[in-house]
Formats: sequence, structure tokens, C-alpha cells
Amino acid sequence: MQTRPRRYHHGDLRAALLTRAEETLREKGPAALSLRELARDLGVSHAAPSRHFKDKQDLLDALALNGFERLGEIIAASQEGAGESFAERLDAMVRAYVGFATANAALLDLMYSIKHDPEASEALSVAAQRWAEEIVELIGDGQSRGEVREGPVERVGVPVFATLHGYAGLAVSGMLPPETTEHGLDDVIAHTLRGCAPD
Amino acid sequence: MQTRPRRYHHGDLRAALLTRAEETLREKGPAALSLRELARDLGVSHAAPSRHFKDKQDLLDALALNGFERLGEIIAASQEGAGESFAERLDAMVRAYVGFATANAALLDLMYSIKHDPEASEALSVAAQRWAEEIVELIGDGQSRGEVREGPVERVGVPVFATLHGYAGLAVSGMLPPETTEHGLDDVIAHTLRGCAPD
DNA sequence: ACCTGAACACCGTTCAAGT
DNA sequence: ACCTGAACACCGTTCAAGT
Repeated sequence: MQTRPRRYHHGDLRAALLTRAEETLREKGPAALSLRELARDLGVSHAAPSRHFKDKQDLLDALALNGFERLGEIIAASQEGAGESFAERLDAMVRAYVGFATANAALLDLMYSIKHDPEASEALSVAAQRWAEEIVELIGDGQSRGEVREGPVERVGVPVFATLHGYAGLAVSGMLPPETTEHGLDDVIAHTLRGCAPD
Repeated sequence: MQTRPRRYHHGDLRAALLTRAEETLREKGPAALSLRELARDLGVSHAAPSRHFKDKQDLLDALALNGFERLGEIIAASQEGAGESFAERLDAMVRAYVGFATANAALLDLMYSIKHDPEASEALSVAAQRWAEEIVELIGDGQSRGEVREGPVERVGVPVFATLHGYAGLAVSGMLPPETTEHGLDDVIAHTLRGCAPD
């Protein structure tokens, strides 16, 4: 009756595991994430996930990798919709990043956490690097417009990356005084613009 | 034979648990941290820790709180040993913070992680705030010397805090391109100075 | 190929009972 | 006050066996 024959029980257990895992991560935090419960939720045996992820950490790595891919898309999209000036493009990028961070707090925590397999860690570094290149591109563009001071793009970009990442992290972990959320983003953007401005 | 009588079995189990927990955190990561193993290491029953920490999370919270206290001391010490100019003081603080971060990577991860009890979370926010006030003080001092632009200290300080925190986080999670560690710190300091400079 | 079911060695937490 | 020992309900991981 089905033209696309179901696979053994589930169809696409791997994707279903990732989707469900991210839901529980978002709703109940990383501590509540258990392979057995995931399997229960999806109606498969507790041993089934091991066909798709050798390990719990392997699933977490896949989750993080997927997060970096989506982050990259969001950042890229923010640049396409933005104006041409460096200030406008920076503004759009910062808002896109902080928006992703606050909407996916637990996932972001996972993406930048330390406990990755050395093997998967390389794939993650590459993924993280790829979106960081959006910053490099932004800086380079700003330089060619004369709106950003000269210097190797990577070196100008690192402090910008750090500021962005740090602000998102502080906002997400609730370490910012409540009244700062008001002007916090604007202040960060203005500060970054000053830091990048030519002499 | 001992003037200071031992308590029941251990003497000061609470402190011993914290010490040992931080060791395993440092050496084997947060995933390897188990109350039962801690108890085994210290030669007490697996139920003994519950007399001192109601929960595993309670122990983690205590670990984080202790981390913030030590961080505060280190930051304060960096300011005492530093020169008078804003640039010198900022330099000292950044190096102290990044030094602490790289020397206590897993602990820092824990300190800023999201999964704290709402109750303990408040105590942690206070502790985090206290060291953040060192930044506020630094900014205020810089302003009175005419080396930092005017404006509410909290608003000038937030981007500085974010940059510092973000750079430490990136360095710790290995997300910085290897060649940046060379000049990374210097670039971050220079960038921050530009961002803070008066017009 | 993909999944099951049982088994193993671990967890965290609780609670009567001991000293 | 502080700790033990047993018990409970969970884990992650592995592996023969099923379809």
C-alpha cells in the first residue's frame, strides 16, 4: 500500500533520533537526554540507536555538527538581507548570532563544549571554522570599503568573533545584569564598530 | 594520639569531595564525574555524599561557586600587581582571566553552564557579578584618567566583559585557528582598547 | 541491513538502621 | 551528627539471535 516501503520498523531512525534529541535538549536540558528514553519515545528497542550512533557522544557530536550547519545558514542569510555598509552587515550578523544563541541555548552549549571525540572534534572545528569565515568575509568587505582598519583579516576578525560569542554566551547563561539586555546588543555593536574603525 | 579528633570516618568529607571532584573534572572531564566513584576514592560509602550535597547538581553548583570565588581573587590580584594606566590594567586582567580559563577549562565550562538550580543559580549570579565588578571598577578608573570614553560604566563594561569571556571560551574549546593563539591575546587587548578609547 | 531481548556493569537517590 | 547497607529505578553498551 505504500510506494515508498518503510524500512524495518521506523523508516529513518537516525534522523528521528536527532530530531527528538534536540527537542528534549531544548525542553528538558542535556541531563535529561538518554538514549534509552529516546528509543522509547520512538518506539524502538533500547539497542536500536547503536546501529546509527556508536555512542551517546557520537549522537551529541552529530547534534553539534548539525547545529553549526544551521548556524552557518542563518549567518549567511543575515548577510544577504543586510545593507552594504560594514555597520549594517555587522549589525545583522550580531543579531542573527545572538538570536540563534538564545533560541538554541542548550544546543549552543553543546556545540562549544569541550567533550568531543578527537575524531569528531576535527569535523566540528571545520564546521565552526566555516561560519567563522563569514566574519572574515565581513571584515574583508569592510576593509575594501575603507570602513575597517587595515591588517590581516583573521587577526582583525578574532576579537570580533570573541565579542560576539562571548555576548551570546553571557546572555544565554543569564550572567548579564537584567537591565543590560535593554541596550546590551546595541552597546556591543557600537563597541565593535569602534574597535574596527580605521584610525 | 591526635589532638584534633577525626570526625566519624573522614574528617571533612565535604571539602574532600569538592577537592577530588575538581581533580577528576580536570583530569577526566565532567562525564567521568560520579558521586559513587568519588565516594569510593575517598573510602566512604556511596550514600555518604548525600549528607553534604543533596544532589549531584548541588555538588556541581558548589564547585562552580568555588570557581567564581577563586576567579575573583585572581582577577583582584592581577589588578594589584598591575601598573596604573588603563592599558596596563586591562592587559593584566585579560591575561589573568584567560590564564584561569585555560588552566581550568572544564571548571569554567561548568561555571557558565546553564543547568543550575534556580536557587543556586542566584548565588552563582551574585558570585559572577562580583568579579564582573572588577571590570566596572577598571572602566571607572580608566574614565577618571581620561583614557576611556564617557558613559555608564556598566554599559561600557558589558562589551569588554563579552570580549574577554568569548575569547577565553574560544581558546578553551579549541575553536581558534591554531596560528591565532600567537597574537590572539594581543589583538584582543588592542581591539578592546580601541573600543574603549575616547573620541 | 536493521532491529530485538537479555545480560552486564554501572549510575543517582532514598531510607531504615547502626555508632 | 555522620555514616552504612540494602534496595529501587534507572542508565550505556554489547552481543547473540531473529526477520
